[in-house]
Amino acid sequence: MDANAHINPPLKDVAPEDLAPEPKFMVKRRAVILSAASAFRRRGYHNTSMRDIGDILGLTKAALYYYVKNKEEILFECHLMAYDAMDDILKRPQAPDENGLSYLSGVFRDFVTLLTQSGVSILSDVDSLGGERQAQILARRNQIETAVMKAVTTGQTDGSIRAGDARLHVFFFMGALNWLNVWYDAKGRLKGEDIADHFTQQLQFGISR
Amino acid sequence: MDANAHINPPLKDVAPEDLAPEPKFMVKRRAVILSAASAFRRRGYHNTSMRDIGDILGLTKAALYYYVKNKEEILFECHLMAYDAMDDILKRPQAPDENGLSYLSGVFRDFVTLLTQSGVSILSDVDSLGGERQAQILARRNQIETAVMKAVTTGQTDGSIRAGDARLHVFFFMGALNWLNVWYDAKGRLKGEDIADHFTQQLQFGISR
DNA sequence: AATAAATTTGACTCAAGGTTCAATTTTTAT
DNA sequence: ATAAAAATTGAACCTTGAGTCAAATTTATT
Repeated sequence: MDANAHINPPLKDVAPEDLAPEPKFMVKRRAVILSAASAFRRRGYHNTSMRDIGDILGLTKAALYYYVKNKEEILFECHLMAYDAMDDILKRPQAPDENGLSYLSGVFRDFVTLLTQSGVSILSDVDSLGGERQAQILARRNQIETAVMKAVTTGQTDGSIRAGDARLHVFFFMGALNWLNVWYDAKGRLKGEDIADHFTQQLQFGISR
Repeated sequence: MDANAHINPPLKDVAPEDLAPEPKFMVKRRAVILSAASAFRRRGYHNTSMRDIGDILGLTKAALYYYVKNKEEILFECHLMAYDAMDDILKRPQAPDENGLSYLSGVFRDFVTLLTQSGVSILSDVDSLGGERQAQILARRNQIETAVMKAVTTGQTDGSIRAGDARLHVFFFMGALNWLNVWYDAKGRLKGEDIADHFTQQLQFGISR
């Protein structure tokens, strides 16, 4: 029923004056999710055990269950975290004179920066989620794809983007994003900023007219 | 030791005259691999049980072990199959007057066609392979990336491809390829041929100068 | 038809890893 | 200092799915 009951931090007594949202619990919970996200990205969901996740933070796997209902919930939250961040990026204010291509470039650049600078990663293993959660995540992903596609058609209307099937335009450069997620190593020689520059340029040349 | 001993079809007696390689066994073995590849691509390696794989061919999971040593070997062969096909494509003869961009476009188009028309799929789960096999697959992948990068630098030398970090050029459009593998549905409205056309064009615009 | 080889199966074993929980340690509040 | 709440743990439990194997069935051979 109330699948999210446990995310409420255990409060001794609901002191009405102290409305500052009790951070301790949530902060550590978020740390658990982020550690897991990083491990999932590198080794994959099923190749990462609860033990592995705990080890990163110096915890026993049993301790994780104080912050999280089960492993699947961690995966779910990883997905949510990524899509929340992407939603925020899509809210970028569009200058009235800005054309579709320019807006799209900015969004894409921010996507790349998100994946290289923050610990957030796009996970592709949506099949390991059970029915309800899986549906929710697929809906979110679809919503993002739709927003990006809309930006493309806008650009096609204002003449800044080449004609052609918008979905194919989008899938092409969104693929670059997902793949980036797989090979990018924060400690490697390629710096996030450079990748963002290069990718944004390649996106522009690829679809501008 | 001889990890591949079992792929030799059980021959009653090595009749020296009959050199036509006994197909029966190998044909069905290949069918097992391909069925698994398709399931792995859609649901992921760990979300696909031996039972699932057997079901596709109307077999019991126990029967699969007649054709294959273990599940990991299936994954390994899936990877090999994809990389073998990609190696073949890279062997494409290069007309003496053909520039780097043109060669690369042809290769890329064939890659797209491979993924949409044949049952072959690029699997990304290389972490589920044990040490030796994993190393082998990573080497193969690296070898292909190197070949594609070489094509890019050739194109940069002959003036057909924009300057810039060759690795970034490559990762961008190879991402499209890997992502294609995730979303493409043979029964969907997008036809493989159209995707190949569009993607090849987007590749060209993206990196030509 | 009889026999041998090839193929398939049902029933079982086994290990890995996710999950639970009562008990313990650490932190916070009085 | 003491008590209550929060955080963590070790040891068990349990489910899932990979892998084994002797026996049964199907296919090829003489």
